[in-house]
Amino acid sequence: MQKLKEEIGQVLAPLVDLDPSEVINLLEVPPEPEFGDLAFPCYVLSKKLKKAPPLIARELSEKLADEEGHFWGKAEPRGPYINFYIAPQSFSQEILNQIWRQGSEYGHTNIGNGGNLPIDYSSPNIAKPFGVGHIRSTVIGHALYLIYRAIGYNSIGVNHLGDWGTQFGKLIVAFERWGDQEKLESDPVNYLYHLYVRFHQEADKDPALDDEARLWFKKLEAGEEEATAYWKSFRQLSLDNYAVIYDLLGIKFEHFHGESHYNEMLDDVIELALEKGIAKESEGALMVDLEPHGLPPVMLRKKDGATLYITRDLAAAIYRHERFHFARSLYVVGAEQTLHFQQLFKVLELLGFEWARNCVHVPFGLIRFKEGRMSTRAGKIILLDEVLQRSINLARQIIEEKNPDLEDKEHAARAVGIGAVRFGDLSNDRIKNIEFDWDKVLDFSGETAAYIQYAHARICSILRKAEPDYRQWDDRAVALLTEEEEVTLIKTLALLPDKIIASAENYRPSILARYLIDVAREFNRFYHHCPVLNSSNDLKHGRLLLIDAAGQVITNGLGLLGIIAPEEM
RNA sequence: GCGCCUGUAGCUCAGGGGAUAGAGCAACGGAUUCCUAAUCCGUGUGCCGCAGGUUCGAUUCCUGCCAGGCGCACCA
Repeated sequence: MQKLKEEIGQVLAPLVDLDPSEVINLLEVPPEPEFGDLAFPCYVLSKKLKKAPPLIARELSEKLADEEGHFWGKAEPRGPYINFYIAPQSFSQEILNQIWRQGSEYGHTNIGNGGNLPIDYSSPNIAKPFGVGHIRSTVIGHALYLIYRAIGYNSIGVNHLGDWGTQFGKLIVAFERWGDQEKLESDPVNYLYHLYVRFHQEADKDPALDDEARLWFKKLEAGEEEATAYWKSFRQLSLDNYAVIYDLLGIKFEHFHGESHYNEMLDDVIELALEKGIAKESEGALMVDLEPHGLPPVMLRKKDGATLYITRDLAAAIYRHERFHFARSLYVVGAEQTLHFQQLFKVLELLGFEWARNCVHVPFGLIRFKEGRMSTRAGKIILLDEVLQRSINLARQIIEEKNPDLEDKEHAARAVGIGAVRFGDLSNDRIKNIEFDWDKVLDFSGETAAYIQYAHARICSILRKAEPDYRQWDDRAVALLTEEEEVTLIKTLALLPDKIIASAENYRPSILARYLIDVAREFNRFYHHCPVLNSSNDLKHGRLLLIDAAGQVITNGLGLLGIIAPEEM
């Protein structure tokens, strides 16, 4: 498609007195297929030429009639537009051959040029169970990690574990008062969660507990022995639990540095802030006034001397820059922390770090219940583990029903079950809140991952039944693909590189997810209109090459969303 | 009170300065001697929250308002 644009730009530019790049920017995709594949709107020329746009379109089309293009067949005026139509055969040969040659690399580019790109994602708070609320950061972040790799960045997965802070004081208080070592060891995370919830219940009645918790955290920061022992134990038990979930999701992080990792750097950060004259004492605490920048003030150090979240985030940001010299640094964190990141980036800027502008907060909406928000403290959450297990179970059940002879049912059930949960989270614009609904989570029809996976399984099924000698490139066979469903499918396949780039630039995996629905839809239309194995030899060969390419696009695309496309399901 | 985000079909959501605003779900009707019917084909639905403004043209951009969500000094 890009080549077609360039071709049109070259030919049209001299006729309208614009740069080819300007022409390319003006080109748009028409709303209906019958209006061609690309259109040039003539409104912009009407002022300059003092003529009505439809007249300009007619005149230009006449001039273009003499021009020959490799990829465009004809140019016709329609109202105020010049509509360009692709030359299907050379276009199909170009696109399918490109997919054929590039295989699993199709769609990838090198825009990033190897630049480092740390992505802070998942980052659960220790002592809290992994609820569905955490899945958004995990799934969106991991998709961006993969997508940025595909456009040539060196993504670095950073799990900024919430393993420090006052919540540890709370947990210690709760464990000291009501804890049971045996229960802790038998089901650590749920038990810590139980203690955490109980703490907040009791603290509502007895605020002194909060003071006690702050005191314990202060001890922890001071390196006091008993507090440190508790912390180590709670932390490790939680990590072991997360490992199971990350394993199930197929996620690995390059860096597992929690907030605690930055403890030694906090003094330097505070010193730097004082040195730059941006921090000052206020009621015993250390503050940065952001009033001149239209933001509320931030606190770097509490009056009891303990540090806060933002202090550790400052240290972490500086650490990441020193270590990676990143091209960009991403934070995939909920939208409720937008203000925090505005403050964080502003303080970095005030500290004199020019790279602060390369730090990007990628926010996303909440997962809510119909009745209101989820709350760890109140114990109103749904565990990710349960969601995944139920989804996998349902997938297994459906496979049992529809494909009882399948060999590796477990592999397919996991791919479909986990894929459904992932896709549900990726397919909508990340900024919007999601209402949690079991019926929606456990629905594998319509615009879902299963729909795309199913198309892929059908492709694999046909390819398995085909003679293996289709596996050679044949320009002549591809030139026979002239049915409407074939051409539309090929045009759709051609869009993958653009979609990956758009997903990355907008930090929106949903663009890629939606596109893959289109690919599957166009394949299904083709499938119902054009027999593959029962076609005559050359046409069969061409169609096999076409569906092979479609399968490749689905595999590559779903892969970038962290979703597996099984060969059978 | 101030700030940020969201408002599109009955429901869930795409789209986004330009040609008649699209999908899925739900409802109804149809397709399987043929490559997996988790599929496909058909039928109906819209003051694109409201009011102004910019523009040749606004559902899209700007301002105000309304509704919902989320934040705003010792949590993360």
